[in-house]
Amino acid sequence: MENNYQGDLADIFRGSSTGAISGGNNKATSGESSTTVVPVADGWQFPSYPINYLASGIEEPSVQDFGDPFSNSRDPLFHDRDMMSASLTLFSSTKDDDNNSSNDGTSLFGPKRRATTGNIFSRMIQISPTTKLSMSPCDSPMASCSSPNANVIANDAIISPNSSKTCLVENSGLQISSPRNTGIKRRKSQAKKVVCIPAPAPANSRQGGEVVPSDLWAWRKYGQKPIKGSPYPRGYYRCSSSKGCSARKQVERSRTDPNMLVITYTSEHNHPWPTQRNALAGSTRSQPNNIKLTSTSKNNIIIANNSQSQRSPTDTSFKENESDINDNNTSSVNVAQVNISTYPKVKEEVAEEDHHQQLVEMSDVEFSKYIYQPILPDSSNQCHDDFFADLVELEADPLNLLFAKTLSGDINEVGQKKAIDTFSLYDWSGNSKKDGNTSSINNNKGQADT
DNA sequence: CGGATTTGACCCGCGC
DNA sequence: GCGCGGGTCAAATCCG
Repeated sequence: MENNYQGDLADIFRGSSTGAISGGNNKATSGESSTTVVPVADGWQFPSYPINYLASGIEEPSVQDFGDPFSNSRDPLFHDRDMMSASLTLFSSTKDDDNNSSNDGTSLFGPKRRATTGNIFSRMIQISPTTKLSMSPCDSPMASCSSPNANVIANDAIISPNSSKTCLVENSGLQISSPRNTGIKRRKSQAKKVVCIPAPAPANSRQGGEVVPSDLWAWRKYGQKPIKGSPYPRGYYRCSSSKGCSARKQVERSRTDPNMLVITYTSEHNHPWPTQRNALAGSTRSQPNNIKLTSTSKNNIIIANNSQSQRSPTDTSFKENESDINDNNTSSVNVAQVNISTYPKVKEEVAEEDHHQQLVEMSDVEFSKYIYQPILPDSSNQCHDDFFADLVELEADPLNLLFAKTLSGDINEVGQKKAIDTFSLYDWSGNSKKDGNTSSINNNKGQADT
């Protein structure tokens, strides 16, 4: 697993070179990624918040960030831009470029942290309520990520590298309000953000329920339903960090790839994300302290940003990526691909560069930078500047942390020091309940009130 | 005992 | 208008 982990990171980068980033059509290929199974990320988990700052040297997120739906400090998965920064620092240029990135967007990833405040998901999955995508094999609105090799998360879609496995995440348009409390309609025009992640190994939960990776927010499960067409039930969670917070998330396993979890976030947190670990309290008591990923899928993760978000139902290949990427004005798809399975290969490539020889001794962040470099699209790749801009956003996104975490884990595997683990990044805080029941106030109370 | 989860019932949107 | 499917509620249950 260790090596695998490393591979994850490296692969991620590599994947990007072959993926959308390079302008190649996503459909790609990649096919079957190799496969050696990579028990991915043993102990992988959503990072707990504070972490990466130190490593990245990034300033902490301010509370004021919260408030911006999805884009800012909403869901740890989506909000933690700083964390992302940290992680994305990896993605940023290989030079000490915090200052380097030119605002003109010419730098690899564009101005760091300057791009739109939104995170990739904010653009990623602003699903149009009217969009009905039926793409096999994923018919579920929740999107089944079948990708053994990669999953593309785009505004409207999650796409596996295999063209045949393209999965679109339909924006079914859920509306969040409870049918019973307001006149707001459900199921319409609700922006959703979908995240596809490797599924942690089943925990010994009371009911053998889904193990949901914890994030910075406290979630309380309020329902579970079997989903038609899927052998896996969908769990419904609401934010318990703050009373009245309407944030919701749905968690289900991909019907096509049980090793992948599809997490759909709806609504937004109306409060700053918890900054302390104990704020995680109430996440889920079924959650083990250290969730191990057992996914054997090829963990390529592609994060696509389709700013235009409307994709033809027939357009499953993203083949327009290339052209779009070249188009400065309307890049319709910005993709970052994370290929977790091909690390070794990447490593080789990296080794070709001088500084890469030092990878072993570098910090993970540095390591990441170097690793990434080889695949960085250069002018020849014709990658759209926006693409990088989006990546920048990624770094701000908590979700990125997720990736970052995986990455860092890889790095650690390589023997790098754990620079990022300042706050037990890898600790899923199984202690969340104990530490922090402070956040539990809401739901029960709400129910009690009724 | 407090708090979280489970789970059947209820409600609503949507398609036919 | 009806039925289906999905989302939420809330009592019961479980767990630490």
